[in-house]
Amino acid sequence: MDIAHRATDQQTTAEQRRRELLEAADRVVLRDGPKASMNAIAAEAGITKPILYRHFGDKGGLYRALATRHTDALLASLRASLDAPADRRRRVEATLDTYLASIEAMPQVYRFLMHPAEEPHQTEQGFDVGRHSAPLLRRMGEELGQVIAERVDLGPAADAQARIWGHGIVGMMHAAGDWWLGERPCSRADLVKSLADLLWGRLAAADDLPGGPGF
Amino acid sequence: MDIAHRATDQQTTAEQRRRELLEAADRVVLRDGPKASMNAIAAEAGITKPILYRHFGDKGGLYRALATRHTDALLASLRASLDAPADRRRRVEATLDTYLASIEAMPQVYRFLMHPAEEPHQTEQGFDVGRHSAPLLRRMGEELGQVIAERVDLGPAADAQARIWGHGIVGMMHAAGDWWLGERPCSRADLVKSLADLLWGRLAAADDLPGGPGF
DNA sequence: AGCATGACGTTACTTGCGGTAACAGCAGTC
DNA sequence: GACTGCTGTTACCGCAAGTAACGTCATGCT
Repeated sequence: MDIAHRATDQQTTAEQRRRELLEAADRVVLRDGPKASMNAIAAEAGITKPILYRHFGDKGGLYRALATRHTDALLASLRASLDAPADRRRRVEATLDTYLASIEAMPQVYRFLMHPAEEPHQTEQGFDVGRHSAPLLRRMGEELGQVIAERVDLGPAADAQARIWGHGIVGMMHAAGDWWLGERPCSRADLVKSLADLLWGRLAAADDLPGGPGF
Repeated sequence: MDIAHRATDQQTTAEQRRRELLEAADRVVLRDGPKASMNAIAAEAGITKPILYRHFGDKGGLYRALATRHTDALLASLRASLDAPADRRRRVEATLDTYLASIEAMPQVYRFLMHPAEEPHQTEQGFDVGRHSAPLLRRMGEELGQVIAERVDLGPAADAQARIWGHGIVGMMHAAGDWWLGERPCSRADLVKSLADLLWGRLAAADDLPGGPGF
């Protein structure tokens, strides 16, 4: 066998093994939650711990690999909604609905993505400040900010504005979705409409109620 | 000594001891981050582990007590901004600024509040879905929703709408603030103004840029 | 006085997890 | 046949959460 062929063979088998391990890890994490142990994952994959560590370095590496897979999948479906041919309001509603439908359909995946394995990652004085959100939120915020910057005319300082709005809107969607998922106070469609209304300035347009200063 | 007096004495000394322990825990958590060990906290307080466990049950109990203190303090200052005598836009900006100034001034406290100690808390199928946000976010969302419901005229279904908006606005503030704290892409005042603009419907009002469908 | 209660405090232990040697089998290569 | 490099194992270390068992000292009851 040619040395190049051998190298690629090894690489492909290694990648395939990695995929198998990731799928096993997925099953365990979705069953046991974020506190799934490396032993349990190894057992599910039919092997023992050191092999996991050879493939992923440490627990953070495994969890990052898992999270990346799911995050990519979710972002892809969000991009599809964001690129649908319709007016802005409809696209915003479609994107919100896609996100909410996803977390509703796979709450365990959602939980896992929002609870990243926090590596020590010490810097300077004790630990790093900032960077507390899940990577999924950051990526969604950045991508939405880019989309806004590309498509919406915001005048001067448009880029900064667009990024702020991207992260802000994503945070709004996330927090409202999280609360909704826990309490289910209304239908998904109601939630989508209310959030879109919020972005459409209905808060600013509403009148005060009598008795005291309005919010 | 009367038995009643004795009981109250014991109670007050116990409460005082508890406060001392909480202050020691605060110092350690703010120094070492959320991964502070019970041993370290006990050492800082000049005692040993079992006493901590007698007072707080488990690590989650200690962390919950700590978080409640800080959350109460932050909520109090937010309420002050929310109740200031000014028009709605100014109050919104003041509240955003108060929040951002707080997390900017005490990022370690902020980090701790957003990374609650996740108890096992197993329910039904493996683990509970929903409830992934920090309690601070939930409380802020609920309180803001209540304020909106009390003061803004939203017509029918106002209560549901107000709660959705409360959680959504809090999430927007949180995500944008978290990103801003990590990257510092602009001044605090700029961020406040951009977020208020977002809530005031400037996204809906903006024109499309040429070339492709607008967001 | 003598004794019981109960909080404060300790040392020493168990359990479980992340992570790491150190070693064994089994291709294919020179 | 020795060498390399992968797969896999067992057995261990370090460390943190949480607990058991014990000692001590002030207080109140009899």
